Amino acid sequence: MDREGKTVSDAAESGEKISFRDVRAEILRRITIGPWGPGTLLPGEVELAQEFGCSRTTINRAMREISDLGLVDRRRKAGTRVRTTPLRAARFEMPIVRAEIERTGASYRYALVQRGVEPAPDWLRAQMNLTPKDRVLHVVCVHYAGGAAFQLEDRWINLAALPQAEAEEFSRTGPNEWLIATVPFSEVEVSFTATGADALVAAHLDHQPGDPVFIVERATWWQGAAITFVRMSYRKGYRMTTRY
Amino acid sequence: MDREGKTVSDAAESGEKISFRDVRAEILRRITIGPWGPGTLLPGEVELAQEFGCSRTTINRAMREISDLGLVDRRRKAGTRVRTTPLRAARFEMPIVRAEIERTGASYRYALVQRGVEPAPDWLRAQMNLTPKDRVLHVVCVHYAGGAAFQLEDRWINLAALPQAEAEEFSRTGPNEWLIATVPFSEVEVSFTATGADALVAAHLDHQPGDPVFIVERATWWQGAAITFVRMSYRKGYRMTTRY
DNA sequence: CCTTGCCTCATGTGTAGACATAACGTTATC
DNA sequence: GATAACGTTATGTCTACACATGAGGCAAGG
Repeated sequence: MDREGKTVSDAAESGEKISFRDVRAEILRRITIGPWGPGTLLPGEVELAQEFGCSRTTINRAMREISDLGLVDRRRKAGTRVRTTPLRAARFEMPIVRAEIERTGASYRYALVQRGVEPAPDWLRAQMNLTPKDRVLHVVCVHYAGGAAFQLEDRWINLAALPQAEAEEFSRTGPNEWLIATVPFSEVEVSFTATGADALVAAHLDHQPGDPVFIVERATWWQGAAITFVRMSYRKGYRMTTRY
Repeated sequence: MDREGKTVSDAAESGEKISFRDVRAEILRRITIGPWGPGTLLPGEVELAQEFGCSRTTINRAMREISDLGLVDRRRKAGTRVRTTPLRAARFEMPIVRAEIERTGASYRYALVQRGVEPAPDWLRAQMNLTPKDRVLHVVCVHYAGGAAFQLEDRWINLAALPQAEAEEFSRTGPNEWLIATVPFSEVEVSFTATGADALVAAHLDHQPGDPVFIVERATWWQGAAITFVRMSYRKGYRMTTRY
């Protein structure tokens, strides 16, 4: 956060305009080290605007961003209160695999492993909220980085919601890229976990069965209808990292 | 996203004020399904304000939020362009373990496993950018949910940056909560991965050595100085989930 | 032709003011 | 006394306007 090099008093002294950044930094300071510990009810926006010598709009923007960070709760009339359990939210950017691989300078290669239309298995019906008669397209493919397997993609596409998927071969590019270019989505659920490699994963990612594998699963909906569910297994040693 | 139940034309017809939500929804629609595919240069804010019949400020807020989502690039003079590879950013809320456990209704219990001041091992010196003479406090503890081990916390605190940590026992509450209440932080790096359980993890999380374990590592800095590094190992079957 | 420098324009951010909305707390009514 | 109505108040959002900032592009000069 605190990348802004000047303090509020600096800005005030020099007669410069107060930026919402200055306000944000100062309020963050007061919450983290200053007098506004967990549970504190902060002064109202009008009062703060007076104190900082800026308009309420500026205070509002600073407060809104701090609220977005998860450090305070804001309610009309009730005011702004510092959360007792600050839940710093981290942002994870999830690029498509191809971009992630090419960004590292490695060459990207794609290989289709399996493709077929199947009745949805029970766990998938539960996960995607499908009816028993819904058909799904099941695609398994591998993304390689510099010659070595990087990620195994195990994807299910709801043909009731996306019938045109049945005409796609996915022999040269992955369903990932096709989907991004083709369908919008309104809601996404992502989860991370670790499991032991099964036979499929072991075979394609060069693992021993049972080896720990980092898993990302993502379910996507559009206007209430399930579009696709994907389970991505990463090669050994993969780390997903973010800074904030 | 599309939770707003009315369209822009609805709002315009009824003579209601256009909300930045309406604008955001409509622009998202045009980007995902409408005519503004990847690479499109969007109209300027002034033009959009005219089209939507609202002020430029409202357009600006809508655009800023869409930009925060990672769907467009905005540059002064250059204008707003739809990204070719939309990198939808996901937000992960990371509450402290205690809150995470109690939220599920399970009872929380804490146990200290080990505590001592040690010279920093090489990998940690590299990770936290420490000098050879820096001393670190090493704390290992376990967080239980409803009687079963939930998370093993393996933490290192830089005593050069935080000497008062040496006086803490951490016998009743974890270093996690103490740190949150005590020190601010300016920068955080989080990473997720999967590894096989080592002896320590196996012993305290009821695993077999080599069992897949979901790992979260977090390094925290304050004004350039490393504060703490923590490696959290989760019990079998743990999933970290988020919707957006 | 290439470079340098200015002009212009799109976004970034600030101000003051107004009305909307939600919720707390009090008052009035049954 | 319980409940319903209402006024007060803090945040939410929109407007209109102004100036700042950064970058693309044109033009003058070498």
